[in-house]
Amino acid sequence: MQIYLYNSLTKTIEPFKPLKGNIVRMYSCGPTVYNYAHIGNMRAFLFADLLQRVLKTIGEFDVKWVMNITNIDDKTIRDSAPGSSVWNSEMGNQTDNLMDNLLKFTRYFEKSFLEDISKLGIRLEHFSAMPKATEFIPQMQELIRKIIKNEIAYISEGSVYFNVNEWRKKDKYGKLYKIDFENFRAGVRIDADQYEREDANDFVLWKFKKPGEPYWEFEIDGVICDGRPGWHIECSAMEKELLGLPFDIHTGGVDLKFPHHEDEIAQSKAGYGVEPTAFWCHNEFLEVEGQKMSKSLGNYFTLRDLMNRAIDPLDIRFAMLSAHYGSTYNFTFEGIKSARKARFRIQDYIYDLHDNSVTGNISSDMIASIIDETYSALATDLHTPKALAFVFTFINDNPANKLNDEARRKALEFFTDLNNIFDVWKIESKPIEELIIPSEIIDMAEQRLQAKKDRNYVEADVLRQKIIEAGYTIKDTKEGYTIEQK
RNA sequence: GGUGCCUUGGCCGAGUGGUUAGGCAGAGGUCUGCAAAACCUCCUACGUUGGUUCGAUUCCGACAGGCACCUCCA
Repeated sequence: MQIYLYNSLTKTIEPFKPLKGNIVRMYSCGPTVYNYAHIGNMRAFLFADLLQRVLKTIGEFDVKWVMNITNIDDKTIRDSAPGSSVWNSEMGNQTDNLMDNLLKFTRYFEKSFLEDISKLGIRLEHFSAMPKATEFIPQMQELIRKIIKNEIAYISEGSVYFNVNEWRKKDKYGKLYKIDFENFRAGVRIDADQYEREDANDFVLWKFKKPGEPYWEFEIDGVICDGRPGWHIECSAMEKELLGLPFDIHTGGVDLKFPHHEDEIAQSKAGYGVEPTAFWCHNEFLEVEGQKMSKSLGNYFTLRDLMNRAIDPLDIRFAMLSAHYGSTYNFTFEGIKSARKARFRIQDYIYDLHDNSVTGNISSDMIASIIDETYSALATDLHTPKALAFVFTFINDNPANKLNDEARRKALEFFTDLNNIFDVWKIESKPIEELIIPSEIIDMAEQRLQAKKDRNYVEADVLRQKIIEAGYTIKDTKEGYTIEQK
């Protein structure tokens, strides 16, 4: 099925087609590994995951998905330095080797990041590569040399800067983000004295080493520029190395449009002569209870925080997929609860589809239309809320026990395929829970059953209340009762 | 100051120039000794204000409110 995506570059929804054959090459801006990822980060990665799954399942493409890991920046340097309060014993021992500290520190948070996204149903085997910035330094240096050679960058006190004004003579700067150069930064404080830039618009490609910072050797035409890469250059170099230019889709959060992605476009074109991609896709932000998530407001949550509150990560996945990636998502605890119930309604339906003991007379005729409606919604800019609405309407109109055998089989095929995208359900028959019920609970249940037989309902209700207070739910059946853990 | 996005019923969240989104919660009902679960039914909104129109939540303008980016924050 034809996939349509909103392209930030053209601000319109466009039909998508891979540049080469049936392979989609996709690059996603990944995390900076200086801390545990928060749920706002998670939304960006879930969006990229959704996109690649829709491309595979509905677009029927092969997807080559690359997500970078930024392990060298101000924060990773700061927090891995000796005396850091963030250092913990699981990272190993700090030494006086700054590079060694940096790598130990970032490896720890990289590992925690991979654990977190795995819990959210992002499958590591779906990535074709997760490159770390520190492993592509030579490629970045090569790109910087090219840009200097093309006279779009200059060296100042050992750092290299991209000359925006020079570049504007050759190409547009402000493709993703409309920039009014007259009023640009008029109301903004500029930390100009931090670097020796010629113009406030210029951005850094390479930073000269400072005391206490790890660095890589770099000599440009006899000038010693030992130091480390700027933030934007890593993506430009790694995507070229791992995907080739131009590739098909670049994803990231809206906040990265400027300056990160804008600078990435300029750098790549100034150095390699090509823009990274023609398709830029950005996800909107997440708010918590209608407010920006921030530590000072006390509404800042990492995935680990939520799991400590006994929230199932798959409910977070489903809740986030219930909103369109292009609109602000309002995270609330009530919303997660609601999402969990909605998710289990579909899960129960899938369980029921496995139950062969009852059969009805609804034929499989309507399966084709639910597939078409749901997939069309997903194919049109990943419209998950609409797709889910179709699914709920379908299960409301077609109870599982009223489908005939063929319809049930086809419905099951549909949900199996759908779960290749959502990945929040189990495609299996309802597991028979081997519950270990404490004997005192069973005793109470037996006593209650007897009380019921004796029509002593007061006693029966007292016993039921005790069972509920002990954390179990008792349901009466014709023959007796069942006990479930709450 | 510049740039962009948003404002839908108790909550979340689609969409449309006139006709049902969907989910959660809530109400009533069937069932049950009563419950629980399940199933059935119901609850009809579109920030304010002008304009266009036979008719606007939907188009245009203004206003109000919220959010984001311009600070190596997804």
